[in-house]
Amino acid sequence: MSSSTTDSGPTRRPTRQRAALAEVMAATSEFLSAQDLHAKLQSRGDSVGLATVYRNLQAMASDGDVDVLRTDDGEAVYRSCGTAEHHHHLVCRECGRTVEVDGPAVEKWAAEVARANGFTDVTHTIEIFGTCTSH
Amino acid sequence: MSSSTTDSGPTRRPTRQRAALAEVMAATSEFLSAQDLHAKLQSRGDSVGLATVYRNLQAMASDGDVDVLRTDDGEAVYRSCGTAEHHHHLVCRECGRTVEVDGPAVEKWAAEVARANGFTDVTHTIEIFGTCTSH
DNA sequence: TCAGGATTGACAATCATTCTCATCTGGAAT
DNA sequence: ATTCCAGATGAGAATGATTGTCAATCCTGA
Ligand SMILES: [Zn+2]
Ligand SMILES: [Zn+2]
Ligand SMILES: [Zn+2]
Ligand SMILES: [Zn+2]
Repeated sequence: MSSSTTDSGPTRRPTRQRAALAEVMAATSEFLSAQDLHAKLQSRGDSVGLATVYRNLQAMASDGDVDVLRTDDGEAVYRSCGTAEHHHHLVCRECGRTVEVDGPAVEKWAAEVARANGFTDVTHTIEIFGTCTSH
Repeated sequence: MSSSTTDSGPTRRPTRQRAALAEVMAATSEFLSAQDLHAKLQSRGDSVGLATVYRNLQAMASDGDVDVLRTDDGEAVYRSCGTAEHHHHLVCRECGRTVEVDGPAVEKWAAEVARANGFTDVTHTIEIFGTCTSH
């Protein structure tokens, strides 16, 4: 019996490509696009296919290892945050500097609004943008 | 220098195309993509170029006449809401049914979080998704 | 009425993201 | 160590939403 019923997700083998990607992401604090990360890998000497970068970012995101958000023009950007806990972001639209924030009150508010309207399976998107002190 | 509240804004001439688009939007309550709206116009007999639909939606959005948000896959969807006041949305991911909501506490929280971190020119994005009662 | 800028539309061009599929590789079994 | 094979990769094609082009057309103010 090689089947494991407790397995939470698809098998995921370690590869040099994903390791390099994870490394680059760990070394960065801003939200970057798949293309940005691909370029960063290139300049570091790690050759990784663009499709592979996309695939791994998706995998990491669905595993909760990275956070994703959409820029104003719809581009997906990724960031490996300091915590796996649910949280949100305060992002500088000039330099990309990002602060991880949380707000129990907001979480409650969102849940309550949904409940009051009979909605279930609730999720939410909350991001704050601004210009940080260095501008 | 972007638009201020006292700015008269760019001249905007009335056209049959924009009128038709506004009409269709006023008759709809869900968030729809530019392509959806273009199709809807077609089936109504109003011939409007796709590019024109995109241009007008952008104009209407920047005029604050319609709200825009991004679906999970990055597609922009538009909706003409019942109020011009700042508000957010509770959207059913099954049928698109949308409820306009507001939360003074959340607005304050966002502003405070930003201020506490020295961010200025603050804006935020808040959307709640769920499954409504009819599912 | 008339000129000139705003608007439109058909279609090309972008461009991020996904798909294809032949090839490669990690690791479990032998 | 060698074999086996499903997961993983990569090069490039394909997709699809959005934007750019530019000549023709429409408003509007003089
Ligand atoms: Zn985060
Ligand atoms: Zn939250
Ligand atoms: Zn709205
Ligand atoms: Zn708000």
